[in-house]
Amino acid sequence: MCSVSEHILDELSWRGLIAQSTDIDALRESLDKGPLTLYAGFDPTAPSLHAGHMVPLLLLRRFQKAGHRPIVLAGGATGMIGDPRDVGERSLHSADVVGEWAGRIRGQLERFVEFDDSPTGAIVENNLDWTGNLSVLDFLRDVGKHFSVNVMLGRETIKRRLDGEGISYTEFSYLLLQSHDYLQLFRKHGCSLQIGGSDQWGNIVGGAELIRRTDGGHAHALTVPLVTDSEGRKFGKSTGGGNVWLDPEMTSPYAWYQYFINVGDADALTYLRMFTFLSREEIDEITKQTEEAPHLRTAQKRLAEEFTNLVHGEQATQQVQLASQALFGRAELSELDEGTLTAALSETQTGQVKLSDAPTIVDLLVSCGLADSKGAARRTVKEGGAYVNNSKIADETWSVQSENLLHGRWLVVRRGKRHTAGVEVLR
RNA sequence: GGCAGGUUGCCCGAGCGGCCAAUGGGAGCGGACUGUAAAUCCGUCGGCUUAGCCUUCGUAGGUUCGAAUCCUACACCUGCCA
Repeated sequence: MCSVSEHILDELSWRGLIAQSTDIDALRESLDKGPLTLYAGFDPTAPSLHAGHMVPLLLLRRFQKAGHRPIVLAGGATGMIGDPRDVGERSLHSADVVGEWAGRIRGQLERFVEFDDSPTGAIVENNLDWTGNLSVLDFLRDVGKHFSVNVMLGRETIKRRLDGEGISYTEFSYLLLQSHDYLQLFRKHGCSLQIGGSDQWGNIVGGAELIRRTDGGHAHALTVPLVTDSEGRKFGKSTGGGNVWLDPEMTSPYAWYQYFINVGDADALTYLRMFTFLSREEIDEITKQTEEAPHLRTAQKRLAEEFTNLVHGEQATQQVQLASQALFGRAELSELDEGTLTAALSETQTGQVKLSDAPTIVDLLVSCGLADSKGAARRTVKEGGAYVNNSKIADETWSVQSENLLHGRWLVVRRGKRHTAGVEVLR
């Protein structure tokens, strides 16, 4: 760990975790006065959080370690409305769906902060608790009255939406709901700092402003940069195009690990600072090694290990590391003992075929999910990207023979350089 | 409620009666190079029992030998007016 004496704000600064802040000196003063209560909200827009959510979530944990009290907020109410985004109006999900997602997300949030009776023990909230029964009239009079539409229209996202396809009153109101959350938490828990992604800046400041107007209180805002890769693409899109999810059912620990071991050099060091708790000294050392011997991929390996550890635990991390070594290592697959091979393959996607069906390479690729359709599988073979047990298969009529089987039942199927899966062959 | 414009494949966007499974760009995928990196170059990019067939251009009908392209109704979006 880094030296205890380093101020949390200085740490966040070298980690590249500060995008914008209201009066930073005032915040520093407040933090120095003792435990400060802060919060970050997470809307249930899907059944799981994804890798990008980890930045603010881990930030809460960093503050907790530095002696402050975090509140994790599941957006059961705000998730019903939808934060406006540039691409256009969201489609609403039913209350049941949002409720279920909020519950799942809440469970994930709870894993990254510590709960105890101390002044820094974490708190979990769901904004549906104070928004669900709020009457429209109360809302419009007590909250709405403090917001100027003129100012709201000046916000970047709103302007873009007005220039484009427009925006519903529902989404336009989102700012008021989130601002109201901040006010509620300020009153209930004395929460005086809200953190979030830089796209949340307007919403956070809106809340601080509301607190000042209604209660004359002083509240802070702090945002973290939106995580993108070195190309400026939004972070967390897996190679398959979808998100990298925390839920192991949606993104397996193996896939999670593989995603991070594959990030570019330029991103690995940045991610190491943002997604791990490694000290500045350790990261400096890794940086040095990466510069001297980039082909060793020290940064990527460490990042994948640390981050998988954090999200999926040590045991899962060891398993996926062993699996990765077995499947990407230099060793001949036939030299792996049955236990190692079975363990390695069970971390990946797997499929089943029957030997009596005389499955072809195309069938294998489809059965384990490495190809979405037979057409895609044939294309892969034609492109020279199909492998069985590390041997390239260029003939799409190639079919499984019993002597191909490893330990009498396994085939290691690969698509391209880095997509590996197991197929179990039943006799 | 009235008038005008729009709805195309993962996204953006051409097409405006046959040569359209549909130009182009982006993303994705595969190959070469390397380091399970970046950049670059090449290829690919609806499905199938693949010289053919099937389903796609908001939804449902219609005109036509033939429609993403024309007509009608409906839905949704945008703008202006009330």
